[in-house]
Amino acid sequence: MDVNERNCLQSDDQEEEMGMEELRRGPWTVEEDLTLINYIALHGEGRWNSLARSAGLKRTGKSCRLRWLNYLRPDVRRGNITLEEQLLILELHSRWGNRWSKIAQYLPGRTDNEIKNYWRTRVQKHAKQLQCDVNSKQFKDTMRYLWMPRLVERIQAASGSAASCPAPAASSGVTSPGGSTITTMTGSGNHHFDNKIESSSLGASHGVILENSSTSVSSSSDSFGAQQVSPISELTDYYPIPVNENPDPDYFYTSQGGGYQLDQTLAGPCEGYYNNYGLLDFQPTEHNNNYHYWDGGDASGNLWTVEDIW
DNA sequence: AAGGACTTCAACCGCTTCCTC
DNA sequence: CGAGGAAGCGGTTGAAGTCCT
Repeated sequence: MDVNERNCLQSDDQEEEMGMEELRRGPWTVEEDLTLINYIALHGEGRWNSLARSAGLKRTGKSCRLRWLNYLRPDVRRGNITLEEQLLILELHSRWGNRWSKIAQYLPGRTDNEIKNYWRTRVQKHAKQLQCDVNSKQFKDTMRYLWMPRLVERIQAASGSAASCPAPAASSGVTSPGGSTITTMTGSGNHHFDNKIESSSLGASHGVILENSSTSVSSSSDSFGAQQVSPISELTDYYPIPVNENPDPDYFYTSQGGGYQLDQTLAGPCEGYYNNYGLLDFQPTEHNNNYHYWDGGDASGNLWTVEDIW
């Protein structure tokens, strides 16, 4: 079907159902975009069905809403997904699965549709290459113990190479006792992140408990740049929004004995842009680190070669 | 240069949830 | 409290662009 055909009217029954004579489908024209933008500028968004009618658009309310949210909104961010965003997507998806809109809340300017497309076109493709299901433990472990640390490394490398540039105060990393944390700046446009991820939640949310940093740092983890988990008191300092003010009921943390275990400790979605992004601590340890699982195996080499695609 | 294969992403569809009366 | 409409969400499709042979 060509574009013209695709732009043709909906089927008779649909028209009847909608009670409209003609409804356009397919790609939006510049004129339609302008009509929608101007109408929303004057009247605001919402009530999409009546909006579509009032604006004289021969589109469904759904279509108008989608066009506005995914494309026309002024704060929609376009362009490549940055390394930091990739890392965040992987982390959030490991936590929430295909909750695209929820994930999108943590990536300012990105739409759920964009993230969903990214996941399907990039991540699922890699799962296919590895001949494993995207929901399989193998693939999740690969993500968690190979790709995500690799992304962190690359982010570090990128920020290191940019170290000659004066860093804004907001970008200063947080150093936990006896170790460093990874704090990176996004280099993308004017958008900055101030979103921190505490890595122990990675394990906690998936039944893989990473050891407390005080016991876990080993020389074997050099390749990942062993990072220490920050004490909770410091972690909460990172978050622009206090945990107990987070509107999302999914967020909570638990204390266990002398240590701690964060389970859902992401800063809530901010209404503006984050000032700074990045804190992922990966702590390979001798007995719970799946890094060793891959180490030296045939799969390891293959998987490492996959890194370039990120 | 041509055309087939592959990739990307805007848009649609159907289902679910929320809101209003 | 239930019905109906609106809005939101996730899955899927297919056109357009790019890559490869």
